[in-house]
Order: sequence, then structure tokens, then C-alpha cells
Amino acid sequence: MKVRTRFAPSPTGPLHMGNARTALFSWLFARKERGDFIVRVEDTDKERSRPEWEKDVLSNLEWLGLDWNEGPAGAEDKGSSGPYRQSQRTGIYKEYLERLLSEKKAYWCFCTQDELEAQRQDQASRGETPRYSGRCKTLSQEEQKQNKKAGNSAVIRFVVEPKKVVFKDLIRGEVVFDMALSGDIVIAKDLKTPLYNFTVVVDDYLMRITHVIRGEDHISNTPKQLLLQGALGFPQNIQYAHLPLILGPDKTKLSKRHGDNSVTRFKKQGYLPEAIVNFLALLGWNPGDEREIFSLQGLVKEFSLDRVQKGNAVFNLRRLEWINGYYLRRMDKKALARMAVPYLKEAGLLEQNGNGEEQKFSLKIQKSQPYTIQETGEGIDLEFLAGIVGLYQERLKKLSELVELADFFFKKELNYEEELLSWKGMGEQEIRESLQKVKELLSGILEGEWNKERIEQVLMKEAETMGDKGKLLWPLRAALTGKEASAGPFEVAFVLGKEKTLSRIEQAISKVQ
RNA sequence: GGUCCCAUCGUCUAGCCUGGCCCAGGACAGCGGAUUUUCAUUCCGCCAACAGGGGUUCGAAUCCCCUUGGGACCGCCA
Repeated sequence: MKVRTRFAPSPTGPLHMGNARTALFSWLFARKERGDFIVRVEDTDKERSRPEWEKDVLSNLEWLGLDWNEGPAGAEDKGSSGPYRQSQRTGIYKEYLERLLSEKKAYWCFCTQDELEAQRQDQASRGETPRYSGRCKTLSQEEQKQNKKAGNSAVIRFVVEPKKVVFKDLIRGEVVFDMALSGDIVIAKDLKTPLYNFTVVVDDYLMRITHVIRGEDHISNTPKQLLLQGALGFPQNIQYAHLPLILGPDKTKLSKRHGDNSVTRFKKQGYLPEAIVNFLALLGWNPGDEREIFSLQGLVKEFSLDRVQKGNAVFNLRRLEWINGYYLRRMDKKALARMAVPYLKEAGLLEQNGNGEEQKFSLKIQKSQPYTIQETGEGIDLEFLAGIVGLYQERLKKLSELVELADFFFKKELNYEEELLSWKGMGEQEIRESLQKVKELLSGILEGEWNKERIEQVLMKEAETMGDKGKLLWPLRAALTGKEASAGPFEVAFVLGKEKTLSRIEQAISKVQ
């Protein structure tokens, strides 16, 4: 039988890293088995579900490279077992609900929320597990009618058989729940408003799902769903795999309490989808050897559920940063430059002065001639920008860092303390002499020979005669960048250009007068 | 509190099923060093763990039991 897995997000918030990993594992398993991956939007909670969250979830799945064979596609659906939004399936659920009701496997319950709450309190105070007493189960037809006539609101409860439910979890092995400990569960608020545990069972059946791969937080829902399958007469051949949870630094389930962990946020900060996928895959799964770097395709080849960890895993931002840096370092410089454009624009370092399909940008200060960047298509001239970005490629952990690292290229005046120009306690006099010397040497380089190699050659020759090379190079680098740490002076001087380089040296000299 | 799940370096983990090759390997982070000044990259090195106690066995990180610890769930949310 063809493997079919599904990812079933409820659009009550943006896609976060935890859900993304669940989706990834489910997707990987489907792809590995050459099966189908289905996306089903569980938007039965009308209060909390919103179209913009659905859009966020779906677009981020796509961004990560997790494509689906069936599921929402724009306003439409693709696939033959749709619709794939539960809000559009209420007619389907109603039939099954009525069936359970007529077979007395479910009943109307008129208990009020206040009554239930009081009951729960009471049970809890006696140290018992809160569960529904089953009071309305025995209501006669007559009593039911009266209640309805009186306009008392009702919900539909499923009669939970008090028996042991055993299932084999693909990750954890055999799991046993004693359902005698569970009360009858609410499966719908009314015939048109079914609830999670019920819709899942109906849809997984109708959509011919073979493997349910979800977070461990759902493990106690599994016996309820198994019982429901039995009551509805569905074959009980779905395989379950409950994934370990991703934890925050305090070792509790990753959630909003731990800050914004939405995929969108990481995307905005300049994490690459390949890096996020690679990172997430290794949280709870490993190939069994010492490889750490995997593409999505590589993962498809290697993935298997029995190498999935049982224990939960703490989200380690440092590791994400490391992997992201790894991918960033291996990117094509021009591609990187193109990705950097929005960050520079947002920081006001890049001006947009054209519009339409041909967008022109000019680098403030640096270059008088505007760059032509077409959002799509060829003919992108990012040479100069790639020069700047290239200097920081190996220093970046995420794209958003570029702005503060390389902003000095775009500034007219550099703001730094005179102190910064001093290398190992050099005094004003020494600094001045060093900078004068550098200025002299660089002035001697012809415009046409202004390149990194030439600059390095000229300066290193001098620096070596000084014993401590830092005495010549540090003040220069500080003068050009205004920073404690930066790329090297030769390459910075080259990218900056002769004129700008000399003027910054002069500015520095005037500081130490 | 009840139920279920889990337990190797600070973190992610290999090893556990099929005991010996493990006085426990890799990676991130940290620390130290090298790499034509700084930062970064790269390279080298260091620090660092089988939760505890009982068994079983010639032998246990590996199998069994208990304890302890952690987590998840206990909704007319999903």
C-alpha cells in the first residue's frame, strides 16, 4: 500500500520551529517511501483560526522545500480527497456524527461549563483525575427533548469504552493506555461544529492516511482516536509515530513563552532554508555516523523513523547559527549580494531610485553610478556589492548581521574614539607617523593598479620593516572601518577605492593632531 | 495529583535491540595554540557525560528491577 502521511496544522499562529520539524519528518518519511505527503488545515476552531496564519504556515512549508501532493493550493485544492480545510468538511463530519448518535455510541450532554468546572475542581481536590461523570449518558429520550426545548446548550460526547488500548508506536514501541480512567470525551459542540479528536479520525480515514507522524504531545490522544475508529467501523491500520518534542532552554516545550520561534522570524533574520532544514533534521534524528551536513535530498535518502530519538531535544541557537554560517560561506557571492539587498535597503544603506521591473539601486556615498538589479532574469550587476558582501561572507552567521558589520562602507563620516587607532599602547605621535606613512605609500599607487594584491604588497613591505606589523596595519584598518573588528585593511582599502581610502586616513590623522 | 513518555559531555548526539573492540566517539558552545595586525575562516589541542542503587553475567553505558530526575497530557484548543 502506498504510504500517505499528513501534516495537519491548525492556523492559529505562524508556523514555528516545532511544527516545522514535525512537518519535515512527516515529509521525509513520505518521500523516502515514495509516498504522498498531504497537508490538511485543521481550522475547526473558528475563533482562533485565521487565513493569514494559514498563509504563513503554507508559504513557510514551501519556503523550506516541503511540497505536498495533496492539500490547499491557493484558493483551490489539489488532490482528490479534499477539501483539505476542515472548515469545508462539516457536511462530511455531520453524517458520521449522526451515525454515532443513532448507534448510541455518542450522546448529547447538557451539562454546563460551570457544572463541569465544579466537578473538575472537586475531583482534583480529592486527588482524582478529572474526568466526566457520564451523567447525561443515561438521559432518557424525554429528558433530552425537554432539555432541548428549554434551549439548554448541548455538546456531543463519545462513549469511551473503559478498556485497555494498546498500540505500537513506531518510535516508542508498545504503548498502553487504560481508558477506564478516561471519561466520555466531547467530540462536537453541535452537528456542525465537530472537534479535533473526531475530525482527525474521520479525515485520516477518508484521506487514506497510512502513517500519522506527530508530536509526542498527541500521544494521549491516540487511544481516543483508536476507539473512535473502532466505533465508526474504520479499519485500524494506521501506524503511529510520536516525535520527541523540541524544548526551550528551560527544558519545557518550545512555545511563545520562549520568544518568537516562528519560521518567518528566522527567515527575516537571514537564516537560509537549507540551514533550518539541516538543523531541524538533526534535532531528534541522526544518520548513525558522523555526518552533519545534509541537503533535503540527502535527508530523503538517509531518513528512517527508527533512527529518531525518543528523548526530547533542547533547541540550540548556537548550532543553528553555525550551520547557517556554513551554508552562507558556501554561497555564490553574487547570490549572497542579491540576498543582502533587502537588508541594506531596510537599513537605509541602499537607495532605491527606480521602479517597475527594472529596479535601480544606488549605494549611498560609495558609487555614483546606480546599480541595475532586476528582480528576476539575467543581467544583474552586483559586482561591487558582491565585493563588499564577499568580505564578510565568512564572518556571517545570518544575513541580518551584515548591516552592522559592513555599514562603514556606506557612511560619509566614521564615528569612533581616537583610542581605537592605537595598537598596543601606541601614542598619538606614533599613530600619526604610521598613518602618514601609509598615506604616502598608498598615494603612490596608480589608480589603475589599485587592487588588493598591489596594496598588500606595498604595505606589507613597509610593515615588515617595523617589526610589529600591527603598528602599521591596525591604525589603517581602524581608520578605514572605525571598528574594533573587521575584514583586513588591504581588501577594505581596495573595495573602498583610492580616493575614499586616502580621505579616511586623513580624517584619522586629524583626530590625532 | 493521575496517566503516559523519557534519561550518555552545558547542548545536539554515536554506542544500547544483537553485553566484551568504550577508563565512552563526533558536533556546537567554551578555553588554549597555529594560520602574513583585529575579527572571522581554516587547522591543531584542551575541558567535559554513561542520574543513583540493586540484580543477571566471567564481563553492563548496553539486559532486568527499584529509586530519583525531567517532560507531555489531563479543554465545549489542536
